[in-house]
Amino acid sequence: MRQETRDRPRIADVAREAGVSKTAVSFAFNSPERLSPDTATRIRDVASSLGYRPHPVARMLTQGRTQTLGLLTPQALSVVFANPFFATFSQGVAVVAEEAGYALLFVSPVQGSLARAVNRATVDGFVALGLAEDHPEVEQIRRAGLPIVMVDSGAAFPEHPAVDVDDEGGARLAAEHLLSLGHRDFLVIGVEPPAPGDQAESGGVVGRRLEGYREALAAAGIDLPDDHVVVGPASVEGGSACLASAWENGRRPTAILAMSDAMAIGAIHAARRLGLRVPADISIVGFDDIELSRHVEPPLTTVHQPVRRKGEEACRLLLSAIARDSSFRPDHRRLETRLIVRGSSGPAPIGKEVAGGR
Amino acid sequence: MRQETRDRPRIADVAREAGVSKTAVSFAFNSPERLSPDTATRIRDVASSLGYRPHPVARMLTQGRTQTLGLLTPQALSVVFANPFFATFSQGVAVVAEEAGYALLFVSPVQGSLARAVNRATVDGFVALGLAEDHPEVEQIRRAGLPIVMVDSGAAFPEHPAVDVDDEGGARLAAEHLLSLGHRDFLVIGVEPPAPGDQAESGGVVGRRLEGYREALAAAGIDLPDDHVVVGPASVEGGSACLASAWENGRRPTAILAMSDAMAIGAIHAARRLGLRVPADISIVGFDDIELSRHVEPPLTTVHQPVRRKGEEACRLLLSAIARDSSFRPDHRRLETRLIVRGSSGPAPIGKEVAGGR
DNA sequence: ACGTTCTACTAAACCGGTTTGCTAAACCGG
DNA sequence: CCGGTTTAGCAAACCGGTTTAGTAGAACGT
Repeated sequence: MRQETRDRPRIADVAREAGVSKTAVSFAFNSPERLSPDTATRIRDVASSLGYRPHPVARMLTQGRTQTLGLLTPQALSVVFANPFFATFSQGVAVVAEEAGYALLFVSPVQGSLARAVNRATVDGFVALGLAEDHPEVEQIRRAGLPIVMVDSGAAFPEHPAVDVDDEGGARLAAEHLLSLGHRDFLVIGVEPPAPGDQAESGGVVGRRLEGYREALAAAGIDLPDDHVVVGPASVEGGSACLASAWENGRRPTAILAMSDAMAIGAIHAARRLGLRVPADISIVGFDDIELSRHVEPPLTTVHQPVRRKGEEACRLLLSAIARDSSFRPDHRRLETRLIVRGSSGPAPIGKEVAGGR
Repeated sequence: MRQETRDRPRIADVAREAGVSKTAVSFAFNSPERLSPDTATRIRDVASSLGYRPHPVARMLTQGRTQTLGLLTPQALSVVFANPFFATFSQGVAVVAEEAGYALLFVSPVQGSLARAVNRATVDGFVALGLAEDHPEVEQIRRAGLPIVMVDSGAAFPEHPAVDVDDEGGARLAAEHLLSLGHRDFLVIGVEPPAPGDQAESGGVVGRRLEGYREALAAAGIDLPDDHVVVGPASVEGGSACLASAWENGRRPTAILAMSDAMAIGAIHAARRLGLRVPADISIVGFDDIELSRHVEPPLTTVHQPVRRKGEEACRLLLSAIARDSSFRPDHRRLETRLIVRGSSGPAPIGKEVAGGR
């Protein structure tokens, strides 16, 4: 209140100084054609000599729109920005938003409350990333009359536009790839929720990928017992720890299905420390296809998902929901995944398993 | 205006429904102690049954603060989010902002105009990244009475709080390291401004690093002719291209000083394609120490800068500038850099240069 | 010369809240 | 039972703009 208003000139100051009404000043900025050319310029001159600029908040209030899009994440920004996946997604959203003249506000829990953050947020609509199931915030946003696009939320919220990725299919591709290389003994490395009880967020994605793995293995007559699935934090270190602890518990897989590239890379490191060659002794397949994966040694075989396009599509959906003021048919979009074979996967070692698949 | 207001209940609706004044409703939310306990709860009940939430913009207007911090970048968000450096920096800013209950707004040029974006931005202050020299926006912000913290702007803007990093010193360390390994023939790979004419932004950083390289080399009696400095886009591909083209032009350095890790990694790839072993035939040192550098083969020797802490410090400075409403002594902070020796640097190949340095 | 249209501008209402200043009733001590 | 304090709540002003509904005067047509 203070810093802001202390010296900042108001529209009334400009009006007085220029000897016109507030209305005239407003016109000079917003619809100059309603003023005589020289009055308009004179007003603008006075304004700029006073250092006046229309107060953006006041403007928002009267115009009823903020020209800002909210990017909603159930996790704290500290964890969100640690995730390269997120940066790429944001990039997609940002490109489209920017082009349409919208600014981007990151909305994450304020003092633990996502609801409070949503209430504070001055935006024209939300893109919600990884908000699963019946998060009450979604209903809250709907009641506020703001459009919201769900990303990676599975089939939840049919009444809102949504963008998803074929996680299940991607997982199936990864598993089938390893099966076709003759692998029969698998370890799945999964992403554990950042905070306990928070399973909602990534829960959907993790569940869908696991489902995909299971399906493909089942089709080959392979069962995946629970102790062949380990979880840890979605980081390089987390991936290392997962493989290391599984190894200690006596697991001796020839192939690893990791639900995140970071974890897969961690697993490569751990394997090396265990004296295993990748892929000669053990094959590792990741998920997401982050930039890093192309550059590690060996380059990571992984399931590519169009992360950036996901952001772009979500933003486009949101913009069109904002444009049509009536709620129109909610558009659900599902993007494809595909397998990228690089160097971290190879034939199952002979002697442990015969190279059999197909 | 429409979607927003159509069905959304206003404070007056709640007041009418509850049979009280607007004031009472406002009190029920903001200073319940001024109401009798049962009136307060009754009002809140009515409010929530109507699905009322105070309009955040109206609230901003009366309170004069937005509880939002702006992160100002002269580049488009699409290029900004492509940069891992930026994600880490944002993380630092976000952690501190979040803890203080502030949201984060990304402010980048709207239709090419940073000034317009700044005007639109409803924030309590700005952290400006890489805004060099006398960008007119800075003056504009100052006149609006908003605090701004400059990051990576060198000595420009002494009247504003600022956070910098010892780029020059870091560059010197990198060069000295290679000198001590006996290298005498250098190639510097620099970052070229994303858009021509935009040199302002990274210009400062690039200049300071180059200065550091030059100083260290000069101290060893080595001159760095202009054709031993090549520039390209700050990406892996850019780095590859730089080395490749320098090689074509007949340069045969034994050591490469790259101003960004991404470019250094690109240079490693290019070197390999040229049939050179790293570091046996050629040593490569990067700058920034991004996550990726630890994981490439060979692991990259680089100059570490505390990127995340940079973000944290900047945000803290901004918060304290917002808190004290009077402009107080602008705090300038300079963070240290340090050399991280990994596998991409080694003794100069014998025969080309004797291992000489000390 | 007179009614009509246009031009250039204004006063007041409005957006949706918060805050100030005030009042009526309840409470309280003597 | 009475003056003074406290409590609970209200009306109106305000934040800083935009927009609506007019109005005075000039230009225009006949």
